[in-house]
Amino acid sequence: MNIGAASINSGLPAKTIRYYEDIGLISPDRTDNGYRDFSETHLHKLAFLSRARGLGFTIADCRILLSLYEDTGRASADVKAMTREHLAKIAYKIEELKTMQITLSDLVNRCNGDGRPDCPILQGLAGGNQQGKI
Amino acid sequence: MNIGAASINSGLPAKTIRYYEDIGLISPDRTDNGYRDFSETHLHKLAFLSRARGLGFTIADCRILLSLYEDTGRASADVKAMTREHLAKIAYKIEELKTMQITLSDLVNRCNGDGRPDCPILQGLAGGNQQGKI
DNA sequence: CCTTGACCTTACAGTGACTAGAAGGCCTAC
DNA sequence: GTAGGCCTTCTAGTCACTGTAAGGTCAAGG
Repeated sequence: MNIGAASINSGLPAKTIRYYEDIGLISPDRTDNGYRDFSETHLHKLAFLSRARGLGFTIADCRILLSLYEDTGRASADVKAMTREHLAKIAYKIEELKTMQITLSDLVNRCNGDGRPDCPILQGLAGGNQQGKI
Repeated sequence: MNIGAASINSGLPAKTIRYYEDIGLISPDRTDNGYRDFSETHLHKLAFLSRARGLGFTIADCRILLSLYEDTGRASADVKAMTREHLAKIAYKIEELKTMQITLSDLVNRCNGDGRPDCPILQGLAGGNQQGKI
C-alpha cells in the first residue's frame, strides 16, 4: 500500500507520515520504483500514532509507547505512569485555559463593544487603571 | 532602564524582550554604548504584552491589540470582537482537552498498572481490540 | 507512441514563540 | 587592572508539522 492509501487509512496526512519516517517512528518498505510500501503492521503503527497524538501525547511519548507496545514483556505499570503524568499535564492546561477564560469573560462583559474608544479590555491588559499609559 | 531591569519590571525574560524588538513589537531607544534603553512607555507596552500573552493572545493578536491601545480613536467593538474570537478558541481547546482527559482517565482506570504486560491503555491506543497487531 | 493528470520522490524553507549558546564589548567595584 | 556581571549580535535549536519546488512514475485515453 502506498503512502496515499496509508494516509487515507490512518487519517494522517502523507506529509506527516513521511515526517514520522524521517524521525524514525516507522520504517515502511520500498517498492522497486522507490515508493513507500506500507504493510498491515505499518498501518497499525500509524493508527496507533494517530490515536496517541490525538490524545495529546508528544512524539517522544509516542516513541516510548510504541516501543512498549512492541515489547510483549513490558510492565503495564510503566504505561500507566506515563499516562498519569500526561493526564496531570492535561489537567494543568485545562486549569490555565479556564483561568484565562474567566479573566477574559469578565473583561468582555464589562466592555460596551460599541463605536466609542472606551474599552475595559484594553484597560485590563494595560494594568487595570484608566490612565492612558502609552 | 536597561534590558535586565526591564525584564524584572515586566516579568518577561530579556531574551523575549529582544525577540519582541526583532519582530517589531517594541522599539526601545539606545544609549551611547549600544544598550537598549526602556522608557516608562516601553515598560507599559511590555507589561501590556506580558498580560496579553499570559491570556493566550497570539503575537499577531498582540500586535493588533497594541495598535488599538495606542489608537485613542479605536472602537471598543473591535477589541471585544477579537476577544470573543479568542474566547471561542479557548473554549474549543478546553473541550478538546476534556475529551482527551475522559478517554485517558478511562484507560488509566482500566489498567492494572502492575508488572504484567497486559495493558488496556496500549490496547486502546492500538484500536481497542486485544490482538497483537504489531 | 504520446500526452495528461494523478500520484510519488527528495530537499529545503517556514511556522510560532521563544530559548540556548557562542563570542565578544562594557561597566563597576575591589 | 582584573573579576564579575551585565550588555551586544548572531546562529541554531525547539516541536510537530506544513508548504513549495523540482522532478520521477504510472495508468488511462487518443
